[in-house]
Amino acid sequence: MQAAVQDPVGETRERILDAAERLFARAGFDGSSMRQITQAAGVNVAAVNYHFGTKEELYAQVFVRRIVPINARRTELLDAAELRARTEGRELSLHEVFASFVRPVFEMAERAPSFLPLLARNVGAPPPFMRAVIETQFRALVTRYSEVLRRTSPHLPARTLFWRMHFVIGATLHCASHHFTIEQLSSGLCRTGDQEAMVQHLIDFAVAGMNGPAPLPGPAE
Amino acid sequence: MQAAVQDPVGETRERILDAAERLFARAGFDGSSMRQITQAAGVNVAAVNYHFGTKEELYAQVFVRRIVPINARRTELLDAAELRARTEGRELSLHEVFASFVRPVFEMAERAPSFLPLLARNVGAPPPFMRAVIETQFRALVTRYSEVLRRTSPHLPARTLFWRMHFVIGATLHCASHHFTIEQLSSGLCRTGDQEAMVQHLIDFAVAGMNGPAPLPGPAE
DNA sequence: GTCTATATGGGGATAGAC
DNA sequence: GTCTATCCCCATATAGAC
Repeated sequence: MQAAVQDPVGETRERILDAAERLFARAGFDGSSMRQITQAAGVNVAAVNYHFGTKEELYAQVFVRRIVPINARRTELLDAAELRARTEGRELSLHEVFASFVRPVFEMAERAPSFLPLLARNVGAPPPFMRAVIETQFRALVTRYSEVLRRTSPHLPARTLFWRMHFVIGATLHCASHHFTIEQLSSGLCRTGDQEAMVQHLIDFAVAGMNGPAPLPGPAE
Repeated sequence: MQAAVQDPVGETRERILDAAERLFARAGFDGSSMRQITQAAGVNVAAVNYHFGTKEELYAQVFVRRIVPINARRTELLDAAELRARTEGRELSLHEVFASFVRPVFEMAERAPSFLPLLARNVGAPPPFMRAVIETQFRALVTRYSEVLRRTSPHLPARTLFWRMHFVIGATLHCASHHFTIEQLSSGLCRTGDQEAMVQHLIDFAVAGMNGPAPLPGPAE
């Protein structure tokens, strides 16, 4: 089952999504015009409105197309790890938890490298119309992970646990965006292209950070 | 020494910077127009071009106005901590290092709350013309911190140390942006308005993460 | 489904009076 | 230093032919 050879690769709809993903990742929603997108996709301007209705809907679809399989994969890896732990009669390890959270993001990066900066953008500074989409895509996932973490780290108060989970998210997104600061300011020592090394470092850091001692109860607690 | 009462607060230039900071933080460079900014500032459109030349230059000045004192304060706190450690005949602690890095950001937030999302935007997804500005503002700081960390954490390879430093930066920025996900997805358990608690949690996490064991040397290392 | 042409509005920047 | 008026360009979206 192959696409016709003389056709530009892919259906119109997919070509628009691909081009939009690249441009939105580089320049954001407001910084990318429909004209740029359709030109990069090799389609007509009107095609976007035909297939997606509005520019906002296009942006949302670009995001959803990638985040749905990423979050599904996270759940899948977490399920598998829980099953494995139960079979071996032990508790789930933090390393497994964070591996299931971090890996799918960077697996996706190999197929769709420009999605990562877009993900960082959408969690760090989403256009207002995206908030509902983010909530929909992440609510169940966050609930699931916070329950799992309560079991792996029973010594931590719920609030501390939530904070640390957010710190891990922050660290992950910072890497995910391939940000030039990392390579530039580390003078080439950290190569964001070396995904496997980056993932290993990130998971180790997350485990160590989460395993830190519980905070002393302060006066305001 | 008081400002005249019937005058709108502050000089024109400062009023423009304040309004621009608020709008750029909320909607980014491309998402904020000069017309919106000047209207919010209560000044004429042409005033921006008179005082700043271009919109890009305005954006850069908004950023520089805040980041210069933040980074100066970081250096100041780090100097003070080094002096204290030397006087007491001990090594600088990781806690002191990260406190000097994190605190100034949140101190600034009390005077200029909308700067924080702007900072996150500028490190996570800066407009292209800002890269040179970022490089200028952070190069010396990163060098300084990486030297300090080499002394506090001599068991870590330089590369690991750099990665972990970037993870801390990522976690800090994620909090700094007050991102709605934190409050929303933690169902109100984490309140980003409670700066002191947030800072404490963040520093503890950073220390624990940095203190994690060195990675086993892999095949590709 | 795909195109051309266009409607309609907003953008940044500036000229030149005051 | 500050204003009004305006230049010129580009944006999204749609109408209607093919």
